[in-house]
Amino acid sequence: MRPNEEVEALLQEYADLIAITGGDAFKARAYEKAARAIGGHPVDVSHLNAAGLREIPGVGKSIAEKVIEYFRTGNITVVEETRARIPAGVRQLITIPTLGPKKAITLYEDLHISSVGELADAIKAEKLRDLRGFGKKTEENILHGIALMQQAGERILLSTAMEPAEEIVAELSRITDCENCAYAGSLRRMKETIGDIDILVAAERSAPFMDALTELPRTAEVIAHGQKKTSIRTVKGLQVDLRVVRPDSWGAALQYFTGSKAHNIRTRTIAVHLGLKLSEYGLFETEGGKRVASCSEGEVYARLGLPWIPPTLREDRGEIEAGLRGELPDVVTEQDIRGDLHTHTDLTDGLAALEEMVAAAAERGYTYYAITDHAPNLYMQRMTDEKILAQREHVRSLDGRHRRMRLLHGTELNIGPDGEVDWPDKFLQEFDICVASVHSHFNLSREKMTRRIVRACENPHINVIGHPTTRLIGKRPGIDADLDEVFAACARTGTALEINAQPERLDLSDEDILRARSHGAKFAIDTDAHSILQLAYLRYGIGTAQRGWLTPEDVINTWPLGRLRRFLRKDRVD
DNA sequence: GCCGTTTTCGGCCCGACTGTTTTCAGTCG
Repeated sequence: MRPNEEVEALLQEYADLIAITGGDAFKARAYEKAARAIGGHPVDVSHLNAAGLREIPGVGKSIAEKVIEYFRTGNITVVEETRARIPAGVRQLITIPTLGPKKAITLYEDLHISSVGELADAIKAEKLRDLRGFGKKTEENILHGIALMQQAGERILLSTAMEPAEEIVAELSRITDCENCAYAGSLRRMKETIGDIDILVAAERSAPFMDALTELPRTAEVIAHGQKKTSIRTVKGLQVDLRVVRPDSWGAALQYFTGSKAHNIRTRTIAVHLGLKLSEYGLFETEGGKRVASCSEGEVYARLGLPWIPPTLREDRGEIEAGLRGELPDVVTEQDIRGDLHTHTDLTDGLAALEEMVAAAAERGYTYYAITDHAPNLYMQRMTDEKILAQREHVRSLDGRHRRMRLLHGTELNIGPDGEVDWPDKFLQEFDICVASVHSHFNLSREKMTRRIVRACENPHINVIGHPTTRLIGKRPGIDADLDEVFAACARTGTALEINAQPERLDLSDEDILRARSHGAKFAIDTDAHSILQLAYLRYGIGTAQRGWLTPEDVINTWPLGRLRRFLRKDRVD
């Protein structure tokens, strides 16, 4: 974990604890704000002194001192003291949707509940009914929230697994005689949630790698330590399985451990029909056991009569058949993306200033970049006509500063319950691009919700439907709408569907993308970045798009600017 | 706790929705 993220987690924890203990709400918010700012700060805060820290917005004397204390001693005294008063399980309670700090402290003080499990038991024993502020509906909501969390199960977000996985791969790759090292499993397939991390090494001797894994600083517990497989649990509770194979088995092993299980069943069945046997050690002739392929994945697939299949497609969703016919899609890659079409600045809830975001975008080599801050109806962002017009002037003045990159000025509109948006047509037509998203009224009837989004599509100024289902993975299900009708409306009206790359959204999801694509809809893979670092979330959007079988042709922000601009005009004749 | 200044205090993102309550507290975006 980056030092910045360690501090972010610690300050956020302290903010939660302040809220739970009934401390000053503004103080809690100050810590939250500082946590976010430090987490999104591009400079490593462990290298900063007090003056440097205080240049970060939201960080003052007190928080700067705490950060310094953390890097000097490994912890922050006041946080430790507060932890001693409030068990970690109580803080866990506020991760349940609809349950906040006030209810959590009531549960702890009145019923001594300090874990999600105890809470579920107490509800079943009807112990909550007597508490002030709790009722039948509260019980139902909490149980529903717990169920949602458990549905995501022990699985964690893709991004949460990616970081330790890449670090471990880098660490093991440094060991002498490491011929190859990669993560496999659902992580390599870029599934939206990950159960555990599978790491594969190709080397003649396994012991140095097995030992290295058990000795990593992030290793908290060794679950198994053997010749072929070692499993550990990280300090964050994440299980990592390491397998070391001989270099000549690399391809077969990587194929095997990447999965999915359903995909592997298909490849093994094909092997059987060819008189072959496929295992993690190689592809062998059934008669006599001669090895016919194993060094690379490509070799293994080729011997099965298949092209190499991108890991993101390996779900047995037709990739085998397509491969056999030679019709695998040429899936979109990060290099195909010419620009980000949904990003924020500190004019609303972003962390970085316009110039900083633009410079970071140019650094990524984009040829265009859209700034789309929130519109007025998201009241807490306090957008006004004056502010957005001033921003437009600023954007225009910056356009051209980075030679190869053009700037688009846009906004993220709010789709109201009837499909209306923040500004009238006359105002909207002056934007280069309008993203429109649902941010409220999540519980309309299916009919109303469908009509609402279809109406937004029919708005001649709305170009992209942002995070179309508004789901939050493990926290909130998507809205109830007839998605087929929505997707058809998008295709009909020339409105793109967003693939929002925020790791907790990944919205549309891979399966929704497959459905939308069959309607002929187009897509925009956007980061919705609220900081410079979040521009790098693009990779998760790309992975999801690949899992939805998208090619560059399907994705409007792979197109050259001229073609993109024609798309953004819809069929208007202003 | 931070910040800005109408510069050392007083405001801080504001409003809607929900469920419990009987006038409002808690949660969320």
